[in-house]
Amino acid sequence: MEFQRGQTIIVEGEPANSFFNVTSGVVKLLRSLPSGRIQIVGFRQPGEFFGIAEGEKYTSSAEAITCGTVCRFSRAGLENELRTYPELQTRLLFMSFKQLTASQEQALMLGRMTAREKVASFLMLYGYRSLHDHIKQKQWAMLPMSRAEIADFLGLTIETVSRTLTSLARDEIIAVGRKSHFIQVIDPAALAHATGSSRQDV
Amino acid sequence: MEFQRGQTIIVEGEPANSFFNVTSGVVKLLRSLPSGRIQIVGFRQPGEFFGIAEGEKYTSSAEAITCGTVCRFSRAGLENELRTYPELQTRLLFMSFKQLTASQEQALMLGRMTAREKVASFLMLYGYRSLHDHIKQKQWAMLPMSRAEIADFLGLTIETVSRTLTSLARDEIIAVGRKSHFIQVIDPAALAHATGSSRQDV
DNA sequence: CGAAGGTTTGAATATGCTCAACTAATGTGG
DNA sequence: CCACATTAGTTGAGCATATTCAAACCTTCG
Repeated sequence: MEFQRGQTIIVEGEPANSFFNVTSGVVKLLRSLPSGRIQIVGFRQPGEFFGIAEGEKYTSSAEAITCGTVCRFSRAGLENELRTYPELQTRLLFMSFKQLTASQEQALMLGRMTAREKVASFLMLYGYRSLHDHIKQKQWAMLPMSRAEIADFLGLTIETVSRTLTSLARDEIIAVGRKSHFIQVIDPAALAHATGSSRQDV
Repeated sequence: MEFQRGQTIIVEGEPANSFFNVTSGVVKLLRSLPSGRIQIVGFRQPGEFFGIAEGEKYTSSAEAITCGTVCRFSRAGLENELRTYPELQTRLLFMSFKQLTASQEQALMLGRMTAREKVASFLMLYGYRSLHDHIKQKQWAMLPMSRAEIADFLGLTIETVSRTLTSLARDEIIAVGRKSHFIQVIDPAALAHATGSSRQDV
């Protein structure tokens, strides 16, 4: 199943009939409030799954950040697969643990980090290797997500993300390309320090 | 394995040799920053597990909120159990999905809710049924966690949690007992409305 | 009773948000 | 290919929410 940038794949609250595995591209998972506020609760890259909930309804929506493809399983089909290939279940469990850890890491960021620490942490996660694999530049990393998506992931506003990136660039820790999706990490140690999570500081 | 209130069960960063299942009591999972800031990334009640990570080290610490007991499995022992009882793995996968959903719910709270919405959401989750099962009062719910723990779960300060509870009480949505761990929901509809997550408002 | 821990309340402050203007990049039709 | 519209991103000023620091309060426990 192919999708285009911005395309909605699943909608929060609808019957959870399918389960997806990303084969190419990047997908964002998000939850929203009636007032229109959005929180991105995770990104899914090739090899990662989404769309399974413990209940009968999806607990988050999924939208494509880049164009790409996903593999779609029906719920029943998946259960069948699991019965025939028990190692698949082990693999799924392992990936689920990984996603849980990532989600807890995000909770730490959201709850206890300053804007600068959040943005620095985000860049440590996504600012090095290009998620977009068909673009290969040595020094410059291509962030597939927009400023709005970074903001919705970090629990900030677009303006604060923009200001913080500018500030990190002014401090020569990173450089921002003319096309704003391109970012270069100039001083990795300083970036790690700016996250507030590295051990050797304080 | 028994534990007392406040007792540390596992420590973030140490080798992940064991896996735990809560049999009684309540446990908090937390991550911390070098600067001393704490974020609680989940609570674990009877029947729920913790302590498994995708890597070799624990990614969060665990501390007892109440006295209680946990069942401890060695990593190898668990792998054995899984091989002999495949349904156990299915059950574990299911619970893992549930924890992931809860963590994503928390991300929404942390990233996009106001202090009042956070506290109201917290009370919707934990303010009705007493987690402490040996205390049974009809109207009053007993919150096992302190103001500090609520604050560390919601990404707020103790003062803000306290002020917000006082405010909700002033609005006659809840009542706070003289023993501050006791809370009564007076107006459930108003509480739901105060979360900002209910559909019929806006 | 006095000490200790947890909680509440108050006043001033700071961090990030809102609103608004401006700039840069992208796309469209003539 | 250029003028113009459109969208995404940046920058600025003032403001609001939650924090910090400080003091008071209340329960519990020795």
